[in-house]
Amino acid sequence: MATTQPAAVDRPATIHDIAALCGVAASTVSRALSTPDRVNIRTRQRIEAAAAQLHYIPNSQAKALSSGRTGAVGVLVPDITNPFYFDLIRGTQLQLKAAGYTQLLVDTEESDEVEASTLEQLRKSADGIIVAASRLTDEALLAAAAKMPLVTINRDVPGVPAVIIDTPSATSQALDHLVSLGHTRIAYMAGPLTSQSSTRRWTTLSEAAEERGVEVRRLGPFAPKTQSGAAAADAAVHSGVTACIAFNDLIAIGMLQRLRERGLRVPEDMSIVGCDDIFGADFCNPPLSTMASPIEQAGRVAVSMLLARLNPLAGGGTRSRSVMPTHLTVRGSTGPARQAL
Amino acid sequence: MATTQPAAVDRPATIHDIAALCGVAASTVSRALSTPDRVNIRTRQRIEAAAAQLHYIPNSQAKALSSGRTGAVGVLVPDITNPFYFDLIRGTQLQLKAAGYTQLLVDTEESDEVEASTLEQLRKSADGIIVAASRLTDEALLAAAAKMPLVTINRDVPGVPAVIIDTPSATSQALDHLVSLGHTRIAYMAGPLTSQSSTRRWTTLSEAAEERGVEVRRLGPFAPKTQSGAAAADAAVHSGVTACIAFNDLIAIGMLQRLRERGLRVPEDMSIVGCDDIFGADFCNPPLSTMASPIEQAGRVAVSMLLARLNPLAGGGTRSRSVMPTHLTVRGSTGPARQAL
DNA sequence: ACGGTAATGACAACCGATTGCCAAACTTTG
DNA sequence: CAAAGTTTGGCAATCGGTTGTCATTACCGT
Repeated sequence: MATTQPAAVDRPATIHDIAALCGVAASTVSRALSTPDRVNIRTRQRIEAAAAQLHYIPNSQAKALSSGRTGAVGVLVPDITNPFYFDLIRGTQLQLKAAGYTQLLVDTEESDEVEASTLEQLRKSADGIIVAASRLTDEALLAAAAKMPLVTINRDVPGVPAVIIDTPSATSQALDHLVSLGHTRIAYMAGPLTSQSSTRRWTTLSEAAEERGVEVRRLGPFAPKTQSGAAAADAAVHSGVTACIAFNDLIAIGMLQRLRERGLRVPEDMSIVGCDDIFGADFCNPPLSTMASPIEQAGRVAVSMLLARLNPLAGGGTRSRSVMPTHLTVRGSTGPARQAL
Repeated sequence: MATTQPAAVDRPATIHDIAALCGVAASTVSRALSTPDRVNIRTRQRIEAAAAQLHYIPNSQAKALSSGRTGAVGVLVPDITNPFYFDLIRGTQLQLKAAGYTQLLVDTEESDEVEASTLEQLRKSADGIIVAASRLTDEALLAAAAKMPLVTINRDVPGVPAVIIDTPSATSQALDHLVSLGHTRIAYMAGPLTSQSSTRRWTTLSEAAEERGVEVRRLGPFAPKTQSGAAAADAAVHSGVTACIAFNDLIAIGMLQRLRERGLRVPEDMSIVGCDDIFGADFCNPPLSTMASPIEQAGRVAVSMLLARLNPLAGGGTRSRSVMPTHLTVRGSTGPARQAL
């Protein structure tokens, strides 16, 4: 191969080019750019001028190799096409970019295996990881968190920093709302068995139901997709309930569609409550009553928590758990209970 | 700092560890793993066994630095929260993962500056780039494409490989549909001025309108968000048209909401056609007539085109332009024209 | 004016792989 | 059995930075 071409035209500039131009050593250039205080101000200015002139852009690969830090953070979501994650992703993206980090977004396809292998993969190519709605076991998450900085979203494992969206408390609100409308037979349309959110919500719900003396039965599990809504709707109708609390808005919206197909009216014949207040919840037909939360903010908070771990110097008590408030947003999909058959 | 710990417990294994364990040179390990043919089969098997035993995972940073290839592809979209891109992103992600590449997803925030700087940034950290709905000038895109492999989506610049979603032809279908319903005064609710899609669509539309002897006026521009739909709806009502073709579904859905607020009925008082058939178009109220296209497939094709350039060896004529078909999907938001005032 | 401390910048090792080159070992052939 | 050809695998340079070590210089107080 040809030797180093000093006059290479379009090759991106390196610190060596700058060093040659300024007549200093490459290490001096490195220091001038990363620890300006350790270099004479005049030298530094010459170097900065040369860097600008050569359009120098540091090679992140090389930087990562020698410093051990990649400047990237992995963000794992179970399903990119689920609108719930849009705002989350935007939140992480904005916060990461603001801090000079790159976001590596990966869709784990609702699979614990993909999630585990991605985690292993990212161990070297990212400084830290944010895992949303993990499908892994507590042990696996704990082990992963021991190997590298990791923050979960909507997954509470002792010892692993987490941002929790407090849907359980909103679930109680939803139940109260339905009870106040006269509903006494209510169904919870469960999400994936491996979803901790779904489990937590069901626990809260069944306890709350007992306190209030109403019947709540669990149906499902259903995949968190609109297509699953059809099966959910049929199951709900068959079970004889007058109101449903769905694991998330996708299922709820799917139910809305199916009920309409079957000629049932919402909310007259069946009330539906969703969860997440995703894109579409406000303009579906009827508009969906749902549990809303600051999702984008959850993403930002997760990033902040992670970065606090990566750069401990920047002070501030390192929170290891943050709970995002959730509230019920009532729209048109909930109404007074139909008279009992 | 401490010297290299030969007995470091939890440090990820390197090829040197493998080499030491097998009693060969590191380069042999490298060859055994990347060009197995160049190594004795027995040696290779020993190395593979050792690699498995040590849970060896190649360091992608180091690989990138020495080989010049990063194994990553940048995907730039103007707005992650726009559902249109969900399927696109999923398409690119799946195809990239299948080929062993990592996806670097970046939201350029509808800004040409962010887009340009991201492009420059990615020049070193990605092997190639896919740019969806670029806001850059033709010149800038051409220059970027000259520096590194790049494929655009929905942006036609001579000399730059592209995947084009053929909305113009669908626009004609939409116009025919509206004309057949008796509409003669129609509006096009334009998207961003820097969007080539919007411009192309308007050109096609105004020509088609002339052929058919109907009036189509251009309103806008409107930002591609549901919030802009309110302004769009008001403008449409004020202009006295009976039907609208919107730049995309977000605007169309926003219009639906606004018209409802103002007490106007769709489609009785106003017909609306959207574009993209995004998540939500089928369950809004009324369901939206829109121009649908295989978006996920567009993402896959873009990746295939890019990878064909990255690995020219894998044969196959390298297409530099691919057009995705689009068709009109009629739902409830279009109907017979209201009688002229 | 001199010893001492601080500031400065050059040298070189290093991060973990890839890869050109070459020598040793082995196989084939005359 | 030797010459020629083919594998095989080791050495060392390289990618583009970071960082520890150390020599040099400048500035300080006395």
